[in-house]
Amino acid sequence: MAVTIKDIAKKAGVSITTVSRALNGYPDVSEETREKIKKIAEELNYTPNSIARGLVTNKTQTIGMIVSELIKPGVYHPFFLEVLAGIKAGLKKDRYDLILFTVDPESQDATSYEKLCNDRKVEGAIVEGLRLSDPYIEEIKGTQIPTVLIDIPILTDKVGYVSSDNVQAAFEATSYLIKLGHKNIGFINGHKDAAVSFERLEGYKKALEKNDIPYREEYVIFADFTQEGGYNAFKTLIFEHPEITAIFHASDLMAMGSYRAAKDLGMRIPEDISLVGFDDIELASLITPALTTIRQDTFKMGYTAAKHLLAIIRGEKPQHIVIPHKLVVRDSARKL
Amino acid sequence: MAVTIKDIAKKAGVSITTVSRALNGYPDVSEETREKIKKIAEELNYTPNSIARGLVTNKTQTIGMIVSELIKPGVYHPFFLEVLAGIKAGLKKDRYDLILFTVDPESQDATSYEKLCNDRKVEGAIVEGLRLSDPYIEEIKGTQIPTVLIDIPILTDKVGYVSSDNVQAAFEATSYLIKLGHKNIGFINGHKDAAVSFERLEGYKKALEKNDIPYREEYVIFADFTQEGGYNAFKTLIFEHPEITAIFHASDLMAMGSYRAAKDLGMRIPEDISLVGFDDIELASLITPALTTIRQDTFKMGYTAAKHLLAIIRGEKPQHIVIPHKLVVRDSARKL
DNA sequence: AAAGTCATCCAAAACGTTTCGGATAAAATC
DNA sequence: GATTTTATCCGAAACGTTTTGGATGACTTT
Repeated sequence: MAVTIKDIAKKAGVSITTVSRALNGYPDVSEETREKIKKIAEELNYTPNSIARGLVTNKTQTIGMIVSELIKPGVYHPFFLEVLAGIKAGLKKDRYDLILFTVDPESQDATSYEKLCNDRKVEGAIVEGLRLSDPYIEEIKGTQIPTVLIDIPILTDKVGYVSSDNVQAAFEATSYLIKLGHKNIGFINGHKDAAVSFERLEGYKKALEKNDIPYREEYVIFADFTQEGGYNAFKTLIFEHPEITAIFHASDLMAMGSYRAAKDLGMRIPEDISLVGFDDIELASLITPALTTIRQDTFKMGYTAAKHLLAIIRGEKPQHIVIPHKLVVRDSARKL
Repeated sequence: MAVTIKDIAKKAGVSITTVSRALNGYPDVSEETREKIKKIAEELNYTPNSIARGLVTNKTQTIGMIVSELIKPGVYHPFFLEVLAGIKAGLKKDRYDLILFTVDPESQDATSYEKLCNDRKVEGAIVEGLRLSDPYIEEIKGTQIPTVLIDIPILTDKVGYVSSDNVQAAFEATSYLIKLGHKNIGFINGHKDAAVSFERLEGYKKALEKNDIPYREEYVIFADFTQEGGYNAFKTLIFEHPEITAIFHASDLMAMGSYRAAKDLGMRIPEDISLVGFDDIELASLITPALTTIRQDTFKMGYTAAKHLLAIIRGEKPQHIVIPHKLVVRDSARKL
């Protein structure tokens, strides 16, 4: 059907070896024949069969992206899209393609991480959105497949990761509230199945400590990153600790829940309660009052993850790469 | 390196033919040897080399997803993620994998649609987010590659499409405003490079007509689906036609722009102006007042697109498949 | 003139499967 | 007992590349 190297060889009156070498830029073919071959290939509208090539070279020019629970009612990956765009951009120059795997932990037909990658012969994988309890995590710790994780700290001789400096970011957010005069600061955290939750908690604690504010465990609620979770956590926090004047959230989505809860309770933001989020999703700037939050450069996270993965594939040493964040001050927190 | 069919053959003392046929469920191998082979394959942790298989069968079990301008500052695909999740779900049973292509129209290295697909040997493709002026559109009209488009009406013997009934949806949204007593209804439409814009305009006109309200061209502004576009369009509309009491938007994002513009102008929603959107993005229910809008079942669109594509690959006839929508009434439009 | 160098080319093997067209022996049929 | 059928197996070709290890002849060097 499709035109092959053989057709070109016949038409050009040379061997298929020569065609292959001509097209791939090897030096041992004269400019004259190279030009001829190229011209014929062009005419015949030849495209190399990547499958055949892959079979012999054992390279596929594909990397896998593995993401868990792409969408789940109520939960969604606020910045999956940007990370994805970043990855695509990072892969572009090296002409790698991306094959997308979604895994859901509850699924029966759960294939192992290695099997998933080997089946499709991806040369490496980028992993995002796995819970710490996911069985893949353990597997990845021992894998020989080049892997880059996003927001999951694992570092071996084949796997690296990129993330924001969550400790520092949470530290800054909390410090900001403290600087505004708040002393009773709640923290609506993510679930305990995410590494970032612990890091952000650490940053929160650090900020309190540095300002001689005692850490109170009751002020911290582990929600689940969702809006609904934020909604409930807010109410609990406010009912049980009405002295709280500010709340830091481990995600903007949860902050949105707090907005709703505050409205239900007749509380005004920021007059009655100051809120700070984390992520800077699109929503954050659109809602009223606009949400003060930590912006993560998610495009860059994806881009960097891709670049780093290619480096690992080339044999470089995996690292932990930190992507800069930024506190974006808007209108949801006020001076006390 | 990896264990092959040959290793199994040797260990089982049979030919590679028999191993292949045993593993693939052919009838001409005794249950006894089949079991033995299966056991050995299991022991050796054999995974078939999909590349080698692909080379001989000329099937890759992959379909491509082609999306343009995945993210662009300010523009984003509000429901790309859900469509994607739907596609993944639709592909799951048939064990097809998804390879993601992003194209940007301005790019120099623009390969043709056919080349893109052929390079990777995808068996079919789902296309989303192309502008009508994109050169791919013309190419797709003539392609022999099984293709399903989302929201782009092209129907040939190899390409079908899925979409909402945009005419009807716009008709319903506009009729709803009319029923509330509005007569001077503006329409902030998308750009002219999208088929849905014309369909929604048609629905808008139909509703006016049916209710004997004259169509006024000045009431319609073609924005670009973005928030910024909505913001500007709202101001223009309100300045030039202060008699307008309601505005229908071709996207929620543009409605968000109107929210902002209204706020800037000191207008209250819905007291001073009634707004209706289109899409029902997450934001719509979170914002205050919650936005009345048309919900598209985007997950289902993706799911249906995938299923239909598989059908086309199997040889079935391409169709136009309509996905049901729904008017979601919230708080952004009031009775006059 | 012999030996070495260089530029240019090619035959054949290899990658790991699937599949076509038998081969073999046992069982069934006449 | 000869023939046909059936169940079970296998050798070899094929898919479209890349790559190895030369081969060939012309040109240089001694």
